[in-house]
Amino acid sequence: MQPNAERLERMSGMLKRRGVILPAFEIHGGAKGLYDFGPVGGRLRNRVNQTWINHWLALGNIVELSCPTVTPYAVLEASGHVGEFSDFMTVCKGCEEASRADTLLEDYHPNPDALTKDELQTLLDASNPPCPTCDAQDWTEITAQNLMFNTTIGAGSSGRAGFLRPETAQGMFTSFPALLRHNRDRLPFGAIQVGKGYRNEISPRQGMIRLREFNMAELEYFFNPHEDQNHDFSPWMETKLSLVPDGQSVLEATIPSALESNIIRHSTVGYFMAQTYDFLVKVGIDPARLRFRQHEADEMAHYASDCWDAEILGSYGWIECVGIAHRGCYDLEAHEKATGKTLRARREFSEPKVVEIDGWTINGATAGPAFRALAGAVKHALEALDASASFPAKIKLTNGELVEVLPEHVKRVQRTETITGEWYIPHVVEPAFGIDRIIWHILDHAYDDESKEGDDYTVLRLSDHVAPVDFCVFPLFEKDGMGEMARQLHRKLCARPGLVSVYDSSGSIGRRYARADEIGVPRCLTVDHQSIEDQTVTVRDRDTGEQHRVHIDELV
RNA sequence: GCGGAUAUGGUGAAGUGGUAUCAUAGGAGGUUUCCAACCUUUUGUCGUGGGUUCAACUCCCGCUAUCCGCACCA
Repeated sequence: MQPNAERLERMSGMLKRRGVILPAFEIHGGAKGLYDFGPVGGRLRNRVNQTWINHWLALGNIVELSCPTVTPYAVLEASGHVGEFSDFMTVCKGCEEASRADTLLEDYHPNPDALTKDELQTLLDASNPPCPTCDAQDWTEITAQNLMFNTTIGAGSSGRAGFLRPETAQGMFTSFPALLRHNRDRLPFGAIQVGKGYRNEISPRQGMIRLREFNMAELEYFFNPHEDQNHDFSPWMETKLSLVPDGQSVLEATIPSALESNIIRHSTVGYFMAQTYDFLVKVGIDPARLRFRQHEADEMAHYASDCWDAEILGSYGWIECVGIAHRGCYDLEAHEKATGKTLRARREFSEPKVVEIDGWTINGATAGPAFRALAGAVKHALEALDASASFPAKIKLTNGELVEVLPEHVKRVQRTETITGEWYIPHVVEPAFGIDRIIWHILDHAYDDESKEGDDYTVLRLSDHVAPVDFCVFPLFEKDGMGEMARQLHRKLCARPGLVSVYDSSGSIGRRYARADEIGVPRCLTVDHQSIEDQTVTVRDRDTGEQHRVHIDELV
């Protein structure tokens, strides 16, 4: 543990010194749980994000969204976050002491913890309990406090309550009608979003691991639960992953075999586990320090029916960096209920269903005047009866009222309906990536300060996909035209979209290689005397130190 | 939120009731034909706010941040 802690200190120092990751707002004293990606880290973060986006767009049925971080209260109330993430507070106007509303109302309700904000407010207004501190009975309006950042959308009395989003997912669920239309009503499809999320953590810890503002990248994959997804697992037939099934010890298995033995319960979850494995390895996570752990039933989030975390082993132990959750129809159904809007897709049956309808309904001309306001409820009750019913009869309505229905109020209904399909709520599998945690582990796995025969020498062995700088350009000496030629080459490289080059002419050549290695530049280009003669430069590889000459036209 | 430790140039450290030392890094110049070489020169520091004192980086108190447990959270 001790050498590990020292390595962690050296690494954090380097990350700060070289502008990869720094405490935010440090000149003002800093702020807990908030970090800057500096001049090097900014590029790294961008490349991880872009690699992530490209990884999913390659599937062919994925679109990218960007939704607001400021989110109205109602959205997160519908999703369950207000209930799950918040405590409801009210402040005594007598002594300014804040109390939890559900605690105050324990004497007035069997389970106030389960109430919504509005229900608590109603109950608080009705019961008006005394303040436990000063016995006053005068409370402010209930506000939600806790893990989500509260904000007000708009000014003054016209402002609406809102939050900074705790996850990007809800915007993708609320955009479902637009997504479905874009995909011309055909499932499956996915939506991805990369962006910031916010959680007002009580106690952020462990550097980048628990942040108050963090980068997340989420994919919502919508599919028809009645249909086999037929995922192509052929690329992963031989790839063994470390799996930790619910409450059991670790085992090595391929995804297809784990699906076969029902350790992974759903093929779409398994498919995204495999894709997630590929992504993490692509950006430089060591497969030997990667495992997938299944959530036990009691730790499952409120929306999930099965969940696997990708955990990565680093300086802080095994840390969950990706959650792959089967959310079922939870979210779309929740937003449907809250809004009354339809968030469904249509599926046609392979054979139309022919349904014999044989029962009763009201005769509007007579039942309408007879039952007036109750006519709708009577119709509903009658249609639930089967064909054998006879009239007159006493019918119980849903509101408990008993009405007498006479033969002239009713009509027989006998017809045949052909039903060609139905509307259903799509199911969702959600791989959710904590980008900051992944970046931390990319750095952790890439950081090597024990090479070069025991001497302290630091190399960041980053994957080419995410290295923040592609090339360093060095003149061997800044004279005889070498400096000028190197500068020109540097500018040419920088002019290429997406390419980053750094020019460095100070110090010995060895020192400059060392500086480049420290931030993980994969290749250094050195202009020497021969370059002036024949327009070639040496290309030096970060990991092997090997050099070969290349004509500059091949580079740009 | 509770308990413990810590805070000195960019980084890593030393030190004292009388405004600070070293290494390394950075800039400029020189030297050098490819892996942190060398020479000259230069920049830059006591987390923050109070208190005690003639004088506080040093002693005391608060705050902020960092690290480690516990709790919380996914």
